[in-house]
Amino acid sequence: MEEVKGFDRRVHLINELLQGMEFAKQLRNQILNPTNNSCSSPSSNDDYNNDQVALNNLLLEKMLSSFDKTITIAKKLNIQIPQDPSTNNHNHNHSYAHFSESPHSLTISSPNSETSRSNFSPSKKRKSMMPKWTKIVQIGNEGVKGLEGALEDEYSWRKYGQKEILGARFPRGYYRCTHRRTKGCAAKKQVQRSDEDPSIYQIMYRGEHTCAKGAHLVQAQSKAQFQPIVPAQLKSEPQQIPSPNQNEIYVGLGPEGDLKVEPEQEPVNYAQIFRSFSFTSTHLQTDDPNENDMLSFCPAFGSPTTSESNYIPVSPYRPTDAHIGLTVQTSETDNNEGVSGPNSVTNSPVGDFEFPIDDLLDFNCDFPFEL
DNA sequence: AATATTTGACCAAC
DNA sequence: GTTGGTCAAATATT
Repeated sequence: MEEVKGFDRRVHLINELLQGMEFAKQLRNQILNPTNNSCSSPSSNDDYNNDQVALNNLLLEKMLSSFDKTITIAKKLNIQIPQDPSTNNHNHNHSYAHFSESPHSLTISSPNSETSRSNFSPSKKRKSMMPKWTKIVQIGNEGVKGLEGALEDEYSWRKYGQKEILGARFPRGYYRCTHRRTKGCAAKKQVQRSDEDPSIYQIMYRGEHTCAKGAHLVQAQSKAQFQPIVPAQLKSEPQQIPSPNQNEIYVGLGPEGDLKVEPEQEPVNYAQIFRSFSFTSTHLQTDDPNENDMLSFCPAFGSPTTSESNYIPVSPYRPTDAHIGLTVQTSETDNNEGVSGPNSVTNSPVGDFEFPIDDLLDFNCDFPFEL
């Protein structure tokens, strides 16, 4: 269950980064617009200044706390942290994150580091070099599309397996592109329903479609995509989940190396959704050895090219203001299908992936959270 | 008949 | 030995 833990930690890491960013934004607002946050007119200038300073200090403390937690999580993820982060000027020491062969071990190191390489072992049959991407879909209570609508995308998929996953209440469905035989399309996806919040589905994409996008048959596939997720005992109550209005988030390992969290439409309650996967943020703040059982999802991966038609129409490789961009792409060998589809991802070394950590931090600026 | 889904078995990776 | 991913025969659907 290492992968489960790893995914959970990454989600929590994102959470902490987002919190830190939010505190930073508050601090910025406080600095730029000090009077806005003053509850009432100060009785004196001294009191007013003291309040301002106290508030600023509080926000700073919160920021530091968030970043501290982030570092803690990063360490758990085997991310290599510079020995003394407080003295390390990352503006000059460009840091990189690696997803090394261990599918979910994110490593941050200097470009000269050989760490990620040294851990790389020749891929075996079931390891894939395909890009991985995960989409988190939350099924809401409104809308007219139906559950299958929430889970479908512009590609047609054929189910080829279903598996009970250890520690997960719901089985995992395995799909491959319908055009695998005719066009050699190697794209696959897995759909996993959340234990904690059954209205949340994690769709894990692997590999990119080499088939024509328009060739899909939406109707025939969409139902099947959902059904496998429903455990046998629930099939008798197909409306257990109300008609959906979905919220979707990408947590992905994308070709540009930025971890992407992509909301659909309105600001999604990221914290809530993340918690659905991470089982409250306190889990990772402790060193509780029993934390293994807190998540039932497998690692994040998926394909950026499989963004759904009901998504914000943005290039999956270029996060815009509409979504948080932090995607990390990983490459693994896949001899499995005998298909070496043209992968648009070419600039990553075999076995791991690098991206400037600075880019990772950039997404904060446009994060749609507003307190 | 063609295509899709289900599901137990198989197998590679730990 | 256990687990996750895939295969493939049986079955269901169109």
